[in-house]
Amino acid sequence: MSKEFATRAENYSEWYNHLVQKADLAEHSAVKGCMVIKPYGYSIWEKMQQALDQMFKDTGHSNAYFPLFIPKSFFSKEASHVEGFAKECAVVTHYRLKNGPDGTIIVDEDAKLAEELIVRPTSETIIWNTYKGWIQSYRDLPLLINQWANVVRWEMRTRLFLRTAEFLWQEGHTAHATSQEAVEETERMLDVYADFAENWMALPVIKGRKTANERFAGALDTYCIEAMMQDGKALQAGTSHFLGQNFAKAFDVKFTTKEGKQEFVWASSWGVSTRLMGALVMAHSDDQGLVLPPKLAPFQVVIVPIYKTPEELEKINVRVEEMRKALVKKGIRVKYDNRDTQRPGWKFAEYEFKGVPIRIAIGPKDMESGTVEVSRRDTKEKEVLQQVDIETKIEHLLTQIQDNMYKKALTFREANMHRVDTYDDFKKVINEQSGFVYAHWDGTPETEEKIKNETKATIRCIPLKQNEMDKKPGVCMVTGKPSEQRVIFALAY
RNA sequence: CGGGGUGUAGCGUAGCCCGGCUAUCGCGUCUGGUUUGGGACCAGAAGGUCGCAGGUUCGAAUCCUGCCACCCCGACCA
Repeated sequence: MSKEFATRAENYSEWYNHLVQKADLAEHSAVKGCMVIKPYGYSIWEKMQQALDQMFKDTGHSNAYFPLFIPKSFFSKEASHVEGFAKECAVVTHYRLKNGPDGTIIVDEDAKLAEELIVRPTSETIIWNTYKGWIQSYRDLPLLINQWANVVRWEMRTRLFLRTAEFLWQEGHTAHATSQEAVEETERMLDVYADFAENWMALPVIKGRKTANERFAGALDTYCIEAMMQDGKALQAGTSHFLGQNFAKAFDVKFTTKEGKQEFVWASSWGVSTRLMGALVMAHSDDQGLVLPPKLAPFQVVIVPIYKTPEELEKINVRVEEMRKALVKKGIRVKYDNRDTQRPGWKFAEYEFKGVPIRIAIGPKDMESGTVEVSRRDTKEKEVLQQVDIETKIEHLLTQIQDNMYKKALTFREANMHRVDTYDDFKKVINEQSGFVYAHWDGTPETEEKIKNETKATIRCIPLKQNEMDKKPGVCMVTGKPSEQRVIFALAY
């Protein structure tokens, strides 16, 4: 299976593409730019959804669902919003087909829509149009809604999970009485995303604010979490926007305050998408295939029997069933693969490729000695353990693997962060080493643009938290003008 | 959307420049048997609109035109 497989060093993007397809995460569909998410990949996404959904509920949000189609007129109500998305919108213009003269099916020109519909690239407009009817008083606030949905952005160049014409995501849309509350919500959800990335995906992230150039269309302020992939490039893993009163004004959403005054409400929106799947792959996987963090692995443990005769298998089946029950009781997701159609070595390779965190092998020798062979995917280490109380040891090991994957990714990121003070050094580091570069910048879009044009590197974020050294004021590496703090530059996905 | 590349069985490919018998090989699949502690072996079999549509030709996987998809590089973006 992994025979014609490119290594990361040989060709990183080829490695990624093959991995995604051969590990059964996703494949290209018959529709250009759109992917099919396969059952194994989808079950990882479901794990992500479950964890995130619970976190949203725990912070007071409720799920709802809004239409896939947005009237064109809604879209144009917020000027910068429409400007940001106009170039990548799919538009529905007709509602009927008919038989053409040569027997083919054609669009019925008589069935033109009175108002064209945009397939949502994001739902701010339809949601704020709806919120107008839901919000009258300060008693209706805050309004904390999330929706799980698909969206369409007509991308020129697509890559499985990282950028497809249609993708799955969640989008939170909240309404508040005060600016401060809306900002707090924006920051709270950024924290939720960072928590999820670090504790579930084992992916260290840097929280920060976007520059004006990189800001969401229609937002006053965009926050993000940025992660480093194994090729040193940055991937935005989640965003959270403070929308101010922009959408409230565009859709005339006012509320009556305690004092009886009419005021526009304040808003936030925030989202993560199936792009996280790409981040998961590119952050942890190796040249032997996927490496999944235990908390998101569809199954955390696979048990493979080794036997010669049906009698031996029968005995192993009985022993494994006890073990499986004990593991399940601990909440561990277990797969017992006693198919007779594949040999053990084949199964070992297969599950390694699919990133299953722990493999347990059990054969006649183990049956005699009361042991099992336990192998972990992240380090490839094998050890022989006693069967007694195996569930506790596995539980412990899963925690260790989760922890180790995070630390490994963190160590990698630390090793690929650079601090530079001159533009020459900057160019050199971006070209030769990649990674994140901390540098001083004068705060102007013009300088950022110049750096982008000359080096392809963009400002990924202005970090929220920094050590003393990076927080110190300095001078811009390009213009020599004053800079308050260092910002993070990188090549990005 | 611009530049470059690729497209032959489920996967990976030979053949294409220089048109010519039944389109090559490996993996996988199926059948039978032997096997089973790291991707087993032997024997047999099935599987093809050569990306699609036109054209040139006695004859096209091969030459020409158009289109489609994917990959890489740009512009754009989560």
